[in-house]
This record gives sequence, C-alpha cells and structure tokens, in this order.
Amino acid sequence: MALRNAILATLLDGEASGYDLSKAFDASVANYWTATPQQLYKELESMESLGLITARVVEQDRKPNKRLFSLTEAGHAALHDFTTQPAKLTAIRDELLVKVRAIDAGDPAAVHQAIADRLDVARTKLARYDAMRAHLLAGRTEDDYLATSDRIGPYLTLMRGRAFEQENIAWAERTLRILEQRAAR
Amino acid sequence: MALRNAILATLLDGEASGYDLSKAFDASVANYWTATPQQLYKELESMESLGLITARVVEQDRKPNKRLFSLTEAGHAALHDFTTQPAKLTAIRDELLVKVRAIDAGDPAAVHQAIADRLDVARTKLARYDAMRAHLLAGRTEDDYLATSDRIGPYLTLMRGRAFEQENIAWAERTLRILEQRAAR
DNA sequence: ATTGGCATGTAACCAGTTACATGATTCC
DNA sequence: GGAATCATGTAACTGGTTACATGCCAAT
Repeated sequence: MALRNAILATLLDGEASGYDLSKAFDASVANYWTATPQQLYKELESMESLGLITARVVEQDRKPNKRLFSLTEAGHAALHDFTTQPAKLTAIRDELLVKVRAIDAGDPAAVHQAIADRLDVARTKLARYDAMRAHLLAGRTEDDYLATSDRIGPYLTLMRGRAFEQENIAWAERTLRILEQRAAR
Repeated sequence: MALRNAILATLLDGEASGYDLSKAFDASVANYWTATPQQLYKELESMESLGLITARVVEQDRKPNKRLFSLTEAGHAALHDFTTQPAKLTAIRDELLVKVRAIDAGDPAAVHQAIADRLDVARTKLARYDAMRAHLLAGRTEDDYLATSDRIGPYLTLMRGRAFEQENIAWAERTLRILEQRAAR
C-alpha cells in the first residue's frame, strides 16, 4: 500500500514509465520513498488492473518501446483518500548507526571508513538536491515560489531531504573528528 | 540479518530479556533500529540456536519468569565481523513525506494535521533523547565524557537521533507556517 | 570488444506487520 | 472494574531484496 501511494504521488508530476519511476525511486536520489525496479513493475501492473493508472505505449526509434503511466480519476481519488488517513510512526533503521553503536566492540578503522563513505554519499546527495531545488525555483526567490507556485509538495519534501543530508554531513564530520581524537590517545 | 546485528549491538549494554529489547526497539524511543516484540522473540530463538547468545532464566515473584540473553564469544565475533562489512545505502521511506508530496492533490487540512502530529512526536522524542543524554553524561561535560568513557557508540547514535528530531521539528514548524500562509490567501 | 543506458519482466527468498492468544499483578 | 505492565509466544499475510533473464543502441 505504501509503495502504491508513493507511485500515485509521483505521477502527479506527469506520466512516467516504469523505468522513469525506477530512477525517481532509486536510493541515490529519492527524498521521500525508495523502491527497486522489480517492485515497481509488479506494483504498476496491479495498479493498472485496479484502474488507478492507465498506460499508453510510446514507440521510439533506436530505443525500446515504453509504457507511460498516468493517474486515472480513481487514482486521484485514492491519493486524496490516502492523505486523510492517519500516518504511523516512521521507523528509524540505519545499518551505519548499528555499526557505530557497536564500535566499542568492533573494528574502529572499518567503522571510521563506513562513516567517511556515508559522508561522501551525503555530500553528493546534497549537491543533487541543491540542483533540483534550483530547477524547481527556476530563478524565482523561495518566497516568490511558495506564494505563486500551484504545487508546493515536491519542494517541501525536497527541503526535508536536504535538511537530512545536511545533518548527515554535520554528524559524520563531528563523529570522525571524535574518533580520530580517541585513536590518537 | 540486519535485526540480528542490531540485537547483538544492543546486548553490548548487558543482558536483556525479549521484553527489555522490545522496549528498546520500540519506535517511540529507538534511535538506530526498530522492531516489534514478535520479530524479536523469533530472532532471539534463532540466534540462541546458532550460539550467538545464551539465555539464563530468572525467577521473579509477582512477575512472570524471564529469560535474560547475553552475547557469547561467537556473538561478539559476529558483531565484530559485521562492523567490517560494507554498508548499503539507507532507504528513506516516510509516509508523512508521501502525504506532503501529494498535498496539492490531497486534503490540505488533513496533511496539516499529520505534520502537526509529527511535530508533537518529534518534540516528545527529543525530550526523551535529552533525558537519555543527561543519563549517559552523568554530570560530566561532553568533552570529558568523550575523552574518558570506555564506550562511545551509544552516545554517538543518540546524537544522530537527536539531530534528526531537531530537524523534524524545524522542518515541521516551517512547513506548517508555509501552509497557513497559503491557506490564508 | 566491453561498459553503460534504455526498457521490461519472473521467481525465490527474506524481513516486517498485524492479528490472535495467555495469564498474573499493579495502578487508578 | 478496567487499563497498563510484565512476559512470551504462534500464524497468516504483506512488503521488500536478490538473483536471473532478454535485447538493442550508443559511447569509449
């Protein structure tokens, strides 16, 4: 159900193929939900059979044909209904944090490296988010954008993802410093 | 596997029952992993049969007996090994953000309420984290603690969870303000 | 020649959620 | 008298990951 709603919300941006969606939900760019291509193709089929989305086939030259999905009336209604349902607590689950928690009984150098890797990933994602932000703003100031744009959902979630990566960076930098001081004792 | 490692890391704090662990992994307090009691009892059984943990039964009066689990040598080794394995990207999956993304086609009042609910939860969690932090520091300054404590893993993950809730609060407050301004147009 | 992008899927498996079940004690 | 806490589990289901499969085109 959760993936279904994320797909419906994404299709508000306009029609998309399974492949398009698999890029949007890829863990390296996603800012509100992730999913693998396998999950998506399966879910799209079931959503189509339920009438929540419709597909049209686009023939391309030098590229495989693709099926572009878009929301139906029923899909819109289902999405609207979803926004009125109570949300449950979000579970924090982060393998890196499990490693950090275990650092005192683990391999400090390996955990140090894992944090450094996360720092790299976070910096890359932050740069991507900033590029997406500039693209959404399209030259307008934030205030102007928020006051005039007909859609603000994508901007608001992007800002949450951005803050998350900024926090990752700040935490990782500080944690690496602490570990280095301890290692130098 | 992931839950298994989280349990091993938690048992570094000392022996615990399934019930104790179910409280530690409850979504309302967890700062690095969450799990339900059902998951835990099942996983603990399998970990015991693999020799990663051992149980001792403690008889209590006016309370049911309990089984306290602790790490074995093999469990310690498995945890150490885990810290050396490459970590994969953490998936962002947040139902609230799906709602926010869909707000332009959804029920704005309901989404507003959902964000306000999240804000409450985040404030509660932050207060809890601060209490845990004070408990860990036990009167010492942070610098003193980091320099002298034999374990720092729990403190470092707690600080990440704390930053996460602070970001939740800042984002939610700002987002509510934006939505209210739009509603007042 | 090989890697990477475009485009779509099947199958087997593993992890997580929800519902159900039991029973004593303590607190309001 | 009813809800919350302590303490442990089974069973059915839903959701997510990993491995495997195909085939063309563009770029290095």
